[in-house]
Amino acid sequence: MSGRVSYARIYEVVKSIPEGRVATYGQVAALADIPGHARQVGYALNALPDDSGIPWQRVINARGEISRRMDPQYEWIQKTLLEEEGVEFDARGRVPLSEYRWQSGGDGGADLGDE
DNA sequence: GCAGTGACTAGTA
DNA sequence: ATACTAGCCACTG
Repeated sequence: MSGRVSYARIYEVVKSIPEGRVATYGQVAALADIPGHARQVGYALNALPDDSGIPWQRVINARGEISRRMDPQYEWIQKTLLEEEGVEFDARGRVPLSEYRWQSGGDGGADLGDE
């Protein structure tokens, strides 16, 4: 593969994000078995074609807002797509991570009850 | 192999 | 609360 990081693994994690939920780059990286490589996650999504079927719009930065891309128009696209899924933005145009942050695992949330 | 770049994050002022 | 800095590491030329 082109790089050491398995892009497929990143895409798998992003695809597993349930609708109406969002995850941070750092969270996706950790779930992709590459903790700390949040930047690489964004890079992988950048190489992702629009028709890949990957819900890249569900990935946002740790602040809960949409990261700036080369083309600012994508900001609006991502925001619209999330709203279509039921994600609500606050007056600041940010997503309340405490409410929409995806809890990995579906593990039944054994202990993620809290935050 | 070096330099520049970037859809990040955490820390500091 | 915002603004700036440094660290991070993989991809491209």
